[in-house]
Amino acid sequence: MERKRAKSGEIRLTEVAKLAGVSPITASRFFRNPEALSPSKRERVASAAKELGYVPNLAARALASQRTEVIGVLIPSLTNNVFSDVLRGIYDASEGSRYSIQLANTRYSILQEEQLLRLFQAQKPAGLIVTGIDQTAESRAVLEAMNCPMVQIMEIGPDPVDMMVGFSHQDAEFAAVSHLVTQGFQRIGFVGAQMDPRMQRRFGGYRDAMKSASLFDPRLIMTTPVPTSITLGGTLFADLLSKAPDIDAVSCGNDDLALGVLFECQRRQLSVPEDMAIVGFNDMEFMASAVPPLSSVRTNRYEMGHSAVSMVLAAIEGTRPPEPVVDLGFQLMIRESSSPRRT
Amino acid sequence: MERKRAKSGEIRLTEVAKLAGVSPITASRFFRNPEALSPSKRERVASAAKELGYVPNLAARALASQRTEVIGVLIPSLTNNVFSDVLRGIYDASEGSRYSIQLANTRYSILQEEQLLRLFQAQKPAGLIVTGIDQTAESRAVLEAMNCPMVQIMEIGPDPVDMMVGFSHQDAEFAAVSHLVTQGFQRIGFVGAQMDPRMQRRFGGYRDAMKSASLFDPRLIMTTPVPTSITLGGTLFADLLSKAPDIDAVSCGNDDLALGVLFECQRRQLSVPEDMAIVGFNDMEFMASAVPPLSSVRTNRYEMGHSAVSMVLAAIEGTRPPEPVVDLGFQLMIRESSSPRRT
DNA sequence: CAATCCGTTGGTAGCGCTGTCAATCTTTGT
DNA sequence: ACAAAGATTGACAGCGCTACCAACGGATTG
Repeated sequence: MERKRAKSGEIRLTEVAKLAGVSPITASRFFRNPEALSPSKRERVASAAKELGYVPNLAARALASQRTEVIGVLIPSLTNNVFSDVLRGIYDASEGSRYSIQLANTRYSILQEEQLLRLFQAQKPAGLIVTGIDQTAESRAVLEAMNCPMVQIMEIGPDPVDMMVGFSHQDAEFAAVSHLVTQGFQRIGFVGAQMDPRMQRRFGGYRDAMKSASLFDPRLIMTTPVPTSITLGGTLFADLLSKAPDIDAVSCGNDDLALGVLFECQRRQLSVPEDMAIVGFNDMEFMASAVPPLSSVRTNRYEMGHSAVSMVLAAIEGTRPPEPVVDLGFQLMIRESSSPRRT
Repeated sequence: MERKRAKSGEIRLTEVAKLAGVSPITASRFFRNPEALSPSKRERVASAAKELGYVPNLAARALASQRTEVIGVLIPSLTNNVFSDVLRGIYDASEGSRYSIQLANTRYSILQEEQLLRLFQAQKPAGLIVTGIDQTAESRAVLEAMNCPMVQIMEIGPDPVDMMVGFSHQDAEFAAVSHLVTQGFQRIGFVGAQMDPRMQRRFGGYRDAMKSASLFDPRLIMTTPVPTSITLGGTLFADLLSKAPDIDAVSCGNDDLALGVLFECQRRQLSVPEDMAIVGFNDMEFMASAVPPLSSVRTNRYEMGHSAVSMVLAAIEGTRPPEPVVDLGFQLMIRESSSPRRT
């Protein structure tokens, strides 16, 4: 008879309120700020909700309150282990807060990023974490229009959209290569894959360090746009060796490549570091346990994710950091694979 | 004057409809099913939306339509590389569909899982993907009440909540250990970490294989609840060696542990496979490029994620698979690290 | 030529919750 | 004892969108 639409059949707040003998709005408050209720009502609503198995409808809540309790996170890859540490920090920091994480994967595509950003825009997240500082003009416009706290992570640079947590990839790689120079190596190769903006800046650090030591030679460089992997490290190193057989050290754009280089050395009976020094980037867990232990640049990935979320949460509460850009720095981890050259 | 609440200031569908000269409902249809409009109106709504920069309000849509376009995914870890392949499959399969992925991380905690499931319940996802088959009774009750297509991944077993895609960890490990037995190894150790249900079932496969070859000896086993890592593989192997110095092979619960064992062998000048055979589990990318190449059990992780999403999408459209449980199997990848024993 | 069908369009009435303000009941200070 | 301040509670009116039905026009059919 009725032409009204079918109700969902789920328990609603009104039912809970009725059973508890309070008004719907009081029941609503119970779920958002229990302290505001008198103990007796609080008790009654709690037991009514439990008895009925009430689950709040987030869509209705979001529509009525004009906000959500979601923090959007945009990262370029789930396969690259670097991000799993960042994500761990992100999830750990969000733990205990009422915000939940909504993860989206751009696959290193700026178009994908634009699209996902628009999806986030439709969802009105309470905060946003995006990777890198190379958004398209379009993406940046969306970000600026979003009107929620936002942190760019992994890198630092001028002109943050809102806040930033990261470090200078260029400086870090510069330090790594300078270390090799100091150790007495001269023909230092560079191996890089997946030449995303951060890898490119690392390459910039390599180039600057080599140039300032007057050791730069384009034949020492081997890069590819192909996604990084341990196997690829071996392949690139083999290619590099045939192009420049006289190299005495390799600086790798990341640790996976470095491990691949180590394996390739083992395969060719090149001893590390006597015949070939190796330095990686990121200081993944396995670098210290490889044989020989591999030098690397430690980056504070977990902290990066953690503080990005902390900053967003604080900003939601109205507390802004003294400086919008936070530099987490890096540490050179010197191990056997880059021991001084014996002449 | 008015005590009405402030409007959000965003462009609404009504504004778009007005500019396009159509009714709101027609504009609404444009965004959900453009084919239903006549070409002229379609054009008008499209340009109006573009001109105003309209972004649909997903909360309002979800509330009115009683459904969302989100597929929830529950996995136990973002750090364990095994899941990054599964996730790649999941994201790839959802690409192009209008559904987006909402990822949640249980950190191997069944309590966390229950809580996240309740969060999903409040969000009314269109589909759900959960890891493993060991949900608590409580979680299972929530899952069954969710009334959306659902796939349990990573394992197979009787009594799926709805659908399943996976393989038998026990059979796979049984095959790996039987392979070592066939190769002539006798004192085969087992190294395991993070003893989650899947690791435990793999251990079960080891135990059965050893028993059926009459080689089982509890001293050959070294496990820990600590999260897995490459370094840990070395530590556990060292512990195992001191407990059972006569072992001639190790079956590792996963590939990270296997690589750690290889490094520890290199450190101790044990040659692989002459002094010590190694078999891993999962066949990660690096296994083939290690020196020597490491044997492993290939598991179809990407396919698992991919078909889980495909099955959910098909089920949303009303097409159910002929069998609710899909066994993706495994392949033994035999490499140099488990070459036959020379006597 | 009326009857029927299909494709397209619009009107109405919510979806389930919360912001806003007002009303009521306590507590506190003088 | 009385006013002022604070703590609780409730009524009302939407938030922006879509389900549901109805209506309209043109094409097709007997």
